[in-house]
Amino acid sequence: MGNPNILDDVFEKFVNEAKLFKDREVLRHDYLPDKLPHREEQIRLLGQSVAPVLKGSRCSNIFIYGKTGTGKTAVTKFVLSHLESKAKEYGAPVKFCYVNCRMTGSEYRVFASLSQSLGLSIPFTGLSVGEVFDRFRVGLENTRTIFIIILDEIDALIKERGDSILYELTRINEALQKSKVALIGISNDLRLKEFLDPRVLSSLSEEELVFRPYDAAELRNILLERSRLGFFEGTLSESALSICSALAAAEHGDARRALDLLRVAGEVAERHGEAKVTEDHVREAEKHIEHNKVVDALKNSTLHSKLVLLSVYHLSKASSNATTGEIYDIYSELCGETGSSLLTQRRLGTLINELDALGLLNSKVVSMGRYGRTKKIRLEISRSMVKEVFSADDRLEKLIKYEPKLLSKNLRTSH
DNA sequence: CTTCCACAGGAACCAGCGGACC
DNA sequence: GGTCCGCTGGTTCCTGTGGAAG
Repeated sequence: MGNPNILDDVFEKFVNEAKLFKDREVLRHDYLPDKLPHREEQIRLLGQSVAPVLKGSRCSNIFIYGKTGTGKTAVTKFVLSHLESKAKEYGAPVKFCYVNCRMTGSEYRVFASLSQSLGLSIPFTGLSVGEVFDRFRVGLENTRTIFIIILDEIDALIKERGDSILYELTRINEALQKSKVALIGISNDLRLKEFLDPRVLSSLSEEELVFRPYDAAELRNILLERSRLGFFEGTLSESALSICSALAAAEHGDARRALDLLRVAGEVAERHGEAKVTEDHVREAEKHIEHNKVVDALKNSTLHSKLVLLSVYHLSKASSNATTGEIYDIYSELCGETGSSLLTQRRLGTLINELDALGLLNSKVVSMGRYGRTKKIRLEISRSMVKEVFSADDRLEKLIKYEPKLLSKNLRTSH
């Protein structure tokens, strides 16, 4: 089993044959390069908005919109890190705090991490939100700075918890004398405005910045720029580069996806021990990424979510679309098979929405007139992928082969 | 035009948990 | 040690609704 020679071999091979990557880190989407192609305009605008803090006055609140992978986070971090060094130079009292709302997840935790960035220690639970907010306000007042708060992926928080945090934060300046707060909100969802209280909206979007998706040519430039840093010369074929940008451009111009694709393609080529990354490696990388997405998503989901996915899988044999009711029937049967207690249909609805958000299912509400109103649900990933992933789990593999009894009976629901 | 299906999805609530405060 | 708190993951009850059928 534990023969060290095998490993020696693997490592040896890796070190000797890893002639593709100059610097793998550069190709990660969270890497911050010192040049952001095709975003000069946004950098300039954001820079202008934020510049007043160098003279000690509060800058406007700024709202940034744009889809995933359009460079919002990168531009913001880029501008602020430059601002930070300038501020040091001029001795301007400025502090930043970057909070990713999706990771942070709740009002309490947002205030907690804001407080922590001021050096306050806040227990991770146990206090009331109001108490944390008060401590934050007092702590901030004592620091005597302009505090710039960046709330990334703010839409995630607002849709779940409402806009009360924003309301508090936009009003906090009224209670402060020695310090000031400026907000930068970053949203992936352009419709976020609709969810906001008009008072919050007006104070939050004193300035607005919109990030358009990259087109294929721009993505290509970005990839080219990065690949110069990340790959050795001549190890990346033209066609590989083009197909990466084309694939990502087709998916709403997502630079993040393009970079992931390129990096994984490089890893695939490396594993095959090849000297050049080709188009085929990109194709394989695409599959690889999807597979990982599914495995990751399922790893963190409950038994019931998995059963729901399996139900859709079984139903997809009969037709590509399933309805909530059908899924609930099959799901109930699978629950009986595993001997687990079943959840309500209400709950199932939210589980379906969660799987939709993860990109494993695709659901759409449709009306069928006299025959009611329901969600049409189909698999977003290939059936073979589901089969592959579930077969790896010995507790669930028998369910993939299981033939639901209701399935044959349900032929009557044809239109 | 009305009816009526098969749900969607909001609101209120609950239990169990880990934890702070006094 | 009692009280308060937030979060998770559920339940129950409820009102709302697009559009084909009648």
